[in-house]
Amino acid sequence: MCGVLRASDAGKKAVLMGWVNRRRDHGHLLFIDLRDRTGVTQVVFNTDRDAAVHEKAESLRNEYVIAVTGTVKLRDANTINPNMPSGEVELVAEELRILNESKLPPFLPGDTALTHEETRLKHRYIDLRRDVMQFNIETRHKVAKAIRDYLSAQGFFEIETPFMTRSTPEGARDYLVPSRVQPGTFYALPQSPQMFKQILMISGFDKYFQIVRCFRDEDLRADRQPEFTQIDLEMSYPQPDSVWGVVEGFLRAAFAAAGYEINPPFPRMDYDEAIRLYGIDKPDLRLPPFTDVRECLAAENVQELAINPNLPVIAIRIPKVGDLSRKERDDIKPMFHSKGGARVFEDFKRIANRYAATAEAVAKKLDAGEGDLIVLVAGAAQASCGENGAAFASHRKVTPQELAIYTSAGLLRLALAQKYAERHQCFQKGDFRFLWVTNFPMFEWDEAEQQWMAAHHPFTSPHEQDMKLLAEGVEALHDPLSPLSAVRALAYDVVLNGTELGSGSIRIHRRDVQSRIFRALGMNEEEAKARFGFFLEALDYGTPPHGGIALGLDRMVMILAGAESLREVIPFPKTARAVDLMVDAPTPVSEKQLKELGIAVKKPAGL
RNA sequence: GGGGACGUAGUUCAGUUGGUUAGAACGCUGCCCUGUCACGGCAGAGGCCGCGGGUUCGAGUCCCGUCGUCCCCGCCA
Repeated sequence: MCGVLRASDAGKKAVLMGWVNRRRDHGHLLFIDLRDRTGVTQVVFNTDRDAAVHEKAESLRNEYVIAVTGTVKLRDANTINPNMPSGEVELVAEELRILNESKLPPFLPGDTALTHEETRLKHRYIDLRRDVMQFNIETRHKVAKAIRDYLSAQGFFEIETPFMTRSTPEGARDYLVPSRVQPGTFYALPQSPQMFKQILMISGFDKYFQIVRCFRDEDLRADRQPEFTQIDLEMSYPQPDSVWGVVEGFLRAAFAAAGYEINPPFPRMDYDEAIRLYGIDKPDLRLPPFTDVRECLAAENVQELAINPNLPVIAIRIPKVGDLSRKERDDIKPMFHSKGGARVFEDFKRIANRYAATAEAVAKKLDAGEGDLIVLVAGAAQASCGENGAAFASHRKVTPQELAIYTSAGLLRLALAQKYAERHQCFQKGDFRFLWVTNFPMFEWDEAEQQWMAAHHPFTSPHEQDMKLLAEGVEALHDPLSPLSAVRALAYDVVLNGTELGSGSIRIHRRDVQSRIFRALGMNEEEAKARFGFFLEALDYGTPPHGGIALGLDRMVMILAGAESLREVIPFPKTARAVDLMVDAPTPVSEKQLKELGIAVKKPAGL
């Protein structure tokens, strides 16, 4: 245990085993920093004490694996190293065994500059020796263990569900596994154990959880891997509150395990409110929300700036950015991506010069301090007001035109917050702002398909009060004005600092409601049976009300570790092209294997 | 599928307007050094400038293609 020796161990005999982290050769005096996962301790080899051992130590090189027997010695006051936890002591070597030599690694775990990620991934076993990676993986273990312990104590059973299961094409693409026994047929790796955990509720395991791998064959991002780990749970007879309580409980335990105290319950916010205040369904609460400053603008302002008077005028405020140069102000405009009819007024100074009174009113309403950055986003006066606008408004609180402004402003808010993070200082490590976002819409309008789609998944229960709207809307799948637009789902997301940590819902437990939802999604009874027959059948046999949630473990650990990418908290991750650079997967397989599976591969041109 | 950034020594990087023999630091090898801890000193080795083609008297540098890594959009019920 190279990192655990302290002053209190002085005088003891010790055997340390580990890697040579660094070597400092002073001729007759040789220092080796010996490293294992607990840390580093200095070992001293001295010709005065034992010339033979010292000579053997001369041959040591970086990353050799050695065992050293010696005596723990308190260092002289002037040789104490306050920068390392074991810096008050050192091991005086009496015996050295070289357990294994090492080739010169492409990079050293103790290097200060970080090597290009491609090299790190190819030699991941060396990269994982770095103390940051050791810490991240340890954090991951502690978090997972805390969650297991907490949920077990709450009466949850951890139950495994199959990895080789049935493809139910909808949503993400499946990873497929060909069957040899039945050529031409395929298993699918689960995108989530959704239907299995619901069936476990039907089976009477009324509190289930699983820390489980999920698979989605979609393009990767810094926060998206093709295989990832979810904390999946489901319980019978819950209200949303009871699920939230469980999640808040295990998150408190998990964060405590990583050394952070958080204080549930978390605040809650309607989906519509999140859109209106933050322009996004996963608000980052560390920065101020929008303010609608339409009322601060005089009629002539609206006229001259070509602003649509019937739509909100959003003021984005980023605190303490300080004065921006002309160029910095000009740089804001390209960061703005209009989602349709939204315009940005990035130069508040110019507005202040032209309309002093208006600017003052806006600043006052925002309660803006000295140096706060203010950017306005409004609807363009001549923007084509969707002819459906008025009708939409009757169903939903936020119209599509308003949504365009809110989401455009929301994206700009995040981009500005990121860009000026060092100035506003609102992104401090250890500042965790959780939020429950609730009452999502049940359906989303798909412009391409010209129909309503499930916003969450088709097993999500609608609000009891909205069942009537559902009944009315069920035959109006292709009508953008359908009452379906106003149906709210008993769905909820847990959000942390602008990241969606998890998503869940109260499920449908009644077969008739489930059928109606499938019908509302344009699936007739036969189609529904073909895809989910086993599940629909199960619903017929006394299904208790149930609900649950799934949280991304990787994302949680990433935030706890202060990492920028999931790859920093996954031991063996994949690159943007879904390749494992260390084992070099995926690969072609032999003709023999393919033949057994009854698979013929169309070779890409050029091979 | 689309947009952007990058690719030079084992590693991190520099390389001017296209111009002689492509540099630095760390690491590596050898020698020296008894209190360093990112030890120090001296000497040395180490390069298909990602790959292929083109322009040019001349290409690390310009152009086209290609491969790889990263970031973003689409996508992720």
